[in-house]
Amino acid sequence: MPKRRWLKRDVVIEQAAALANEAGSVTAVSLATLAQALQIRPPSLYNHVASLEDLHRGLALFGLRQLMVELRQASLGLVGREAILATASAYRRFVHAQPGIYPLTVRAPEPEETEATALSQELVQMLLLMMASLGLQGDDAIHAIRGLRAILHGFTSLETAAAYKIPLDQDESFYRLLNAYLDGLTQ
Amino acid sequence: MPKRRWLKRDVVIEQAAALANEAGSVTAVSLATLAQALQIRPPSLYNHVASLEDLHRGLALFGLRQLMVELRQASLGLVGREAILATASAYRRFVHAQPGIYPLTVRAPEPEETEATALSQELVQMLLLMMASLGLQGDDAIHAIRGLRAILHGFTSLETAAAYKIPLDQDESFYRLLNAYLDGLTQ
DNA sequence: TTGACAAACTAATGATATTAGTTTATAAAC
DNA sequence: GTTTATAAACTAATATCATTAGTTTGTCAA
Repeated sequence: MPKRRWLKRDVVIEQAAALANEAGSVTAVSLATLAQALQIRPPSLYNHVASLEDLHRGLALFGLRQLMVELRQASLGLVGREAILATASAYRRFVHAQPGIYPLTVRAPEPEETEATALSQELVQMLLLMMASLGLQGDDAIHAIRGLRAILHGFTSLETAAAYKIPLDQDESFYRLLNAYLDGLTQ
Repeated sequence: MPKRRWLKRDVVIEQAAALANEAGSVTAVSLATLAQALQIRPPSLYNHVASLEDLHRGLALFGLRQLMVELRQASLGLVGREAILATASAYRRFVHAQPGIYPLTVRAPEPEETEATALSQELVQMLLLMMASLGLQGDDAIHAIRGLRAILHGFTSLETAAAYKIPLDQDESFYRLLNAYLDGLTQ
């Protein structure tokens, strides 16, 4: 019964993310279940996170980091519509792979969450560049980005909520939606 | 200290909806706060709802009913793009007016929730009709509906989550998104 | 070897949903 | 009008939750 000392915030958050993704929702991870998975007692978690809310903040950052890794990789070397479609696919893949923590990445970070804020800004910059390569600038580009994010978040959320019940290929629906929007934007 | 007997399930759910919408989230309504608002003790609520989950089911149906009232009214007598734009505006207005219960209306109802299922189907039928008046039928229409719902849910959710931080008119973003999509669909 | 501290622990608190068992107001039947 | 059945309130109690306070102990650096 040793008092292990190897536990780091990162390990705690990683484990929490694993539990959340297995269950498909953050609500499934309580301090009790998380502590059990880490083989410690619930109060000991407070050595690594300040509160349940702080754990969620940590999960959001953890998710945002991974999301951006995937999006950067997906868009590497691509421009215009090709870049946007590849990024959109990667976004959707991320939501499917990490259904538990994805919703946390959506909430706007507080100003003091500097890394999360930076990642959010990077995402906007990345999309702005793609819109520019489609010929959109200034306010047009901002409106276009808002629309794209609405599409990505909306489609993947409804998918996850099992709201599309008709047996018709969802990949196809996704690409049609994106292409229709991009056609409409650029015509 | 009378044992009042006027309390009905509808009243309980109405009060719960009011609390949820005031706070902007269902998570704000516990059986304790709800009981307090109704001036009864928490266990007494079990005379009207089977559980917290059942209360949420009730709230979802309550919301879905109102949403459909608004959408029917908004689209009355309109066809094609005009009908879709009016319906979309009404949808967005509903989300703004009822931020607490809107998210519950998104989850797909279980088959035994007959009225909720019927309302869901009515929504699909309504949108199918509009798509038909745009010239879309069959699978094309289904894909188009999925896209539209993704847009409506995605845009309003991101708005509510305060994810659009740049000071640029959100009405404008919404209409540009819809029009771009509809342009892309019908070209 | 020692001493400081991070990280674990136990114990306790207040909020939560929920169940069991009890009382009582009210509406219908007599 | 009195009786009675029951819906709807109640009290009491339980298990689980996040959280705080105070205590112990392993480990690393001096």
